[in-house]
Amino acid sequence: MIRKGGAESGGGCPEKPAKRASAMKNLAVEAILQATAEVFSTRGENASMAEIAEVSGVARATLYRYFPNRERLLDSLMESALFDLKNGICQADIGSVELYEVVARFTRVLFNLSSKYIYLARSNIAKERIDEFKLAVKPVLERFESAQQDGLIRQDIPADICFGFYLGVTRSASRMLLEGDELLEDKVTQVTKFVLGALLSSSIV
Amino acid sequence: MIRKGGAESGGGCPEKPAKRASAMKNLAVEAILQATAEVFSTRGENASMAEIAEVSGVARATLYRYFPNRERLLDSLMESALFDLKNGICQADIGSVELYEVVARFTRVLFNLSSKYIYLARSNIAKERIDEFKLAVKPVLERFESAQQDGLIRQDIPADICFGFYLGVTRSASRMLLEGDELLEDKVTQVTKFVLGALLSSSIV
Amino acid sequence: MIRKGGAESGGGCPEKPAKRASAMKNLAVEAILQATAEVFSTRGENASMAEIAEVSGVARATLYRYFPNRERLLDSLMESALFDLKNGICQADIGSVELYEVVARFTRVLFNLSSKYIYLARSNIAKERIDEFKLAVKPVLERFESAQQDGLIRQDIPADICFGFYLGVTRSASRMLLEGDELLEDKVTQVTKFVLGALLSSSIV
Amino acid sequence: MIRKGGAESGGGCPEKPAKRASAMKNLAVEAILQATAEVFSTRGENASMAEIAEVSGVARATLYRYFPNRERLLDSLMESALFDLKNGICQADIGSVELYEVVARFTRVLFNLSSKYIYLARSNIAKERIDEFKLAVKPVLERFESAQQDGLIRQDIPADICFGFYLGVTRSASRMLLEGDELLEDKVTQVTKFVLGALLSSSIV
DNA sequence: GATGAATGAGCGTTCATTCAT
DNA sequence: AATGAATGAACGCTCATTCAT
Repeated sequence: MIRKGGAESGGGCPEKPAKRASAMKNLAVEAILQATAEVFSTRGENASMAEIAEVSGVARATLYRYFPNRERLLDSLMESALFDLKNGICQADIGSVELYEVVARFTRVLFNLSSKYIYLARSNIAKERIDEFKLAVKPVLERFESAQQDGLIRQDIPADICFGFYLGVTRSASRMLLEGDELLEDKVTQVTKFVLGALLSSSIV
Repeated sequence: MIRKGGAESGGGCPEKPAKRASAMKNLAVEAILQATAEVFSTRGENASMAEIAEVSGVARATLYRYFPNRERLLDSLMESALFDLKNGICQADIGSVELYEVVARFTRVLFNLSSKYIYLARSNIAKERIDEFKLAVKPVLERFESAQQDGLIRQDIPADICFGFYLGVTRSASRMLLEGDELLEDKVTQVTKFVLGALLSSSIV
Repeated sequence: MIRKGGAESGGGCPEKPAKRASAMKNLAVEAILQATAEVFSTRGENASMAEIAEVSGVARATLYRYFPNRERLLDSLMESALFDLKNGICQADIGSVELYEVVARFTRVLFNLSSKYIYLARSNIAKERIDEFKLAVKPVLERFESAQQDGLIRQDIPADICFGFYLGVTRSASRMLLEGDELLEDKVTQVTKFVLGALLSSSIV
Repeated sequence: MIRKGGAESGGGCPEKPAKRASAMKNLAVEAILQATAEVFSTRGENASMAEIAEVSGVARATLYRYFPNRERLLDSLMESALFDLKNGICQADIGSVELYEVVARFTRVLFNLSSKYIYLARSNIAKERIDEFKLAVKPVLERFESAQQDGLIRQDIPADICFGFYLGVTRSASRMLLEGDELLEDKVTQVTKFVLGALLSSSIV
């Protein structure tokens, strides 16, 4: 494992600048998206535009200057979450660290998405976006798969199922973080240990 | 282990008759609740009363003969889910089997709630109901705690956190069941193995 | 001119019963349409649904029980006006009376449409409906054309142009009727004399 | 008929300079009004300020530098139309030509108002402006009345009614001009012949 | 008891209008 | 002087809820 890119952290994340250009086009947009994610994570996805506007600190009509309609706002939020996710994974340099660190870093990425992750995890991702999600987490899933092929982790549960279970764990953990006042890193450790334990377990159990 | 309770089926589940009285007041009620759970699991929690009525096979106005308003319908669904959960746990005889079986049985109970469990797991449980939920799953959590105290499972993660993570796994698994065509028992096995692996893992990892 | 159908007056109006079935499906519908026509004739076509509802004597939401949206309400009004027009023309037995009577009767039909006619005349008829309108008034236009071919009326202005001018006269007259308190029959006579004068005038003028 | 006024072009039109002062205050104003008239004639009177601004070639906010609000813009358009009308009638020297020419010239004036006339004819003229309109067309109406008194035209229909009918004809004709590609002068001739025919017709018809 | 019809309240959206630059 | 950004008010429409049969 002689990769060094990790140091510059994401030197090989080509999609970053391009995407950022559109994502950071406007600070207000990002602020609204963040507010939306927070409202959704607390009041559920059927929160009204009025609530979003209020938390965003703008008038209801102003929302529509930035997003032509509710659907597009939601989709933009999803897009933003996916972008952050993709970017986070890329910067995490998943490919060049051992499995424990893979899980730790990916978990950290998800937690840093904060309420955006809750939205991502809770909402029924649109058909078009679901592939985008799968593509984004592919580096992690691939590590699961190769580890399984190499006999490093259990083989009695398909890697993608394990990954799905793992996501379930992160979801629960993310909720705990949002609701409680635990430290993010502590929760990362807990999740990582839990999941690694599950993965490393021999199938004898 | 000479338990006999199985015959009387939950003879030691004192809360059952009382609850049943209110929950089974009407067969139509149960049918509507089941329909509601199914609609919610597919179309999301903001499905309209019209959709619920249609799937229930009654007129929209008839819904209101059984549930004075939407909120009460949702609460009744939650109540029903909690009742089924409590009942299922009681019948599962969690207290008298080994840990692997505890997880397997509890997982099976959750899966058998089917769409009701998705609703239970997805919705932000109301403050009053949250204690009821905790009470219902207490037998399982207690097994986790005692196993931890006995040094049978890992001790580096609090038992309640482990239980929370476990619930996250079941949630993901439940979604897989609803969306795919896998066998329930296979999924039970996968979840159980995964979670047991996580629990049994020594903290050396 | 040996037609006899005139006596039974509209015995040969086959589209009547069929259309009526759908048009009279509901009395409320007809009442709403009438109210809509009246509101439009006074407050203009951009009157709000609230105004229409108020004049109709129903709640705003009730409008939507009968018409799924504003566009369909307007189209239904147009449809109703065209139906009444077609029916009126049919019953007027335009084909079997002399030209003076043709104009008189058609004018009367238009006036009896009252505010519906104002809507018909003022609104930009949708592309699909415009052919329907032309088809409805075809019997009258044909009388103009045949009269022109027979040399009974002036030939220096195309018949369809004359007919268009005639409609302009009726439109002005209809407004006068709605705004003033003149007798309908007096206005019919005025319009008929005016138009007949225009049509019969030799091109020497 | 040794008219001379033509040269000084409306020398006897006293209200012109005064009005011009306010109406020509700004060239942009006139451009916006013309654009407004065109938008209204095609998209209907409920065209949005955005559409008007776009066709006018200015930003939406700029409209408000010239017209404090929509109502005043509409009123200014009406004022402008009435001014053009008054001016056109004055220049047409209605008082000193024979009736045929009166109708021809007035018709021409209306057609030259083009889309402004459509707005004038279609909109429900405000109470205050209606008298102004009547005053503007008074020269023409007076010619109708005197011709009637002199027995030159039919007497069985009041002159003002005839004039109203005549306006209806011009309205239809104006629409034809806007929608088709006929020559303005041909349409003037058609209208004039039609109306003169109607007016000259003996009441024997 | 069950239902079609009616409605009040509220949502998403638009648009005329204002503000700050 | 001109404009992009912001917003209040209102509109079209939906939906939970009630009423009358």
